[in-house]
Amino acid sequence: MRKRLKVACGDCSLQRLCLPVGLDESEFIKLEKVIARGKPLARGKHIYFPGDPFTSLYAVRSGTVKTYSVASDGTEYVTGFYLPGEIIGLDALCTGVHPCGAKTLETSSLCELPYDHLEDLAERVPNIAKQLLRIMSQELHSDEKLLMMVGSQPAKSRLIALFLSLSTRLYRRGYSATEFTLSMSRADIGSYLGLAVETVSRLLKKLQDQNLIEVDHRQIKLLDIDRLREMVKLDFE
Amino acid sequence: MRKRLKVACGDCSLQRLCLPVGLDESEFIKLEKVIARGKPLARGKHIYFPGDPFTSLYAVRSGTVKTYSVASDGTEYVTGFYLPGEIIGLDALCTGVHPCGAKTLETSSLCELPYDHLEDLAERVPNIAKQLLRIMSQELHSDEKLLMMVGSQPAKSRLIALFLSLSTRLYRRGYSATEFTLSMSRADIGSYLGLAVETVSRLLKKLQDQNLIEVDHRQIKLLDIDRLREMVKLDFE
DNA sequence: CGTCCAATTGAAATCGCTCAACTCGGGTGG
DNA sequence: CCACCCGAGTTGAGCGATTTCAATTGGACG
Repeated sequence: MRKRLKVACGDCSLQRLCLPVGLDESEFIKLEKVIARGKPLARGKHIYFPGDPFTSLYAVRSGTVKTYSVASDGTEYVTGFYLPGEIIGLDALCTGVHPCGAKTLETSSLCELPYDHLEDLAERVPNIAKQLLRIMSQELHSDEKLLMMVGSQPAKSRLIALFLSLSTRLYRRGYSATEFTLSMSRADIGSYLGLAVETVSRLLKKLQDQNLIEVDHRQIKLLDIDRLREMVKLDFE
Repeated sequence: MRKRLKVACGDCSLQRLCLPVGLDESEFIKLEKVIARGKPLARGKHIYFPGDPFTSLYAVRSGTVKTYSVASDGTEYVTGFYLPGEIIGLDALCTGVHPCGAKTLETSSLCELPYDHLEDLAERVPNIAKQLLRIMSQELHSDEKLLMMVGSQPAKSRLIALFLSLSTRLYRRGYSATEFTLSMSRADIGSYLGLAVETVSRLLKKLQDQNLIEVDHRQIKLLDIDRLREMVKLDFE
């Protein structure tokens, strides 16, 4: 097996999806100096806890990360799933404190972007500031879409929408658009979509009975993407 | 009546809430040069339509604005309510197209921030880029909170949470924290919170019967903020 | 004074939740 | 290597919060 630990953005297959989008050679090099690559984290490890002081953003290099927040009664709510090339921690930038926690759903590696360095760099390299703004805008946009889903679509649409979202995001990263393994539990899915675990379970079965998907534990196969798309009024990323 | 049209951020009562936060004298002056102040728009007028090309951000100077998006079947979903000092259009920055439309809920004035100018300016004045990032992060954070509300809180909590949010935001702007008039219809509220209009109506009545609020058409009086707060597990801005 | 849209109210239907029991698979330790 | 155990996931039944449908009221405005 080849050496897996990428040493620079230049070697990383996520260049086109991650922060470096649109940077030229020299900007690229400057950015790399700021990035700290961590060794892989095991499944279930925290990257930061809710309430932790904000020091860095993190780019997911491999694996999957969930973010969650905790209500005053202690209940956990999943707020997002993050795939390689996606950035976490952006919601902490305004207060300096992480409103949500972040936790690996499988063995994952991350690139740490110390924010004070990044801020300095952004002053000298305007493209980096622009790219950061673009990424946040993207996130804002997808939150809006999720909000509409959760607010007004039936449970089945929400679940399908999540699968379609994962499908396109994985596809962009070079994986199959129709077959993937969920790294999150049914409970995580339910929490994210605002559904009870039992509902998620029942819907998976129903979708399978309708020959729309195939479910084997956490292995999912989308059998008819077009029909699935038609069933969702709102597409979300 | 005094002349109402503010000619500069320096004269504007929203300095401490709006984009100029944290800028010094000279930065301030540069920012002002970029801003185009529009004349008041009547109730129900569009600032931009969903699908419009993105050219400018807008700061609400007075009045209230709602943003909404449209599903493939034509249904409208309210995605946000914006008060003076708040910025709209941030979700368009990533694609260059407005995913949502924006519409006044009452007579409102806006400050236009042409984005290409703002981008140029941000290169020269790092504080402006920082402030933009902070505002987007803030927005991201409040979307997360709303998402949790809508995803997993009962209808009553959601409505209360909206009122509490409006209350604190209005208070910060120098208005009463306990008495305000809703500029949005019951339908807007329902759409925003993921509830049927009828449910909104019934809940208002119920809250009034419990002596928690007083409702007179669109006039709302919060009678017991503390108790209202206790009823909401998740506070949202 | 009539029209029209917003808001309210009531009754019935439904979707998804809760509670509870049960199954399955993976890991652990004897 | 097998038996056991435990958490994740599934399944069933009943319930309840919201929705939907339908009818009415009320205000605002021409």
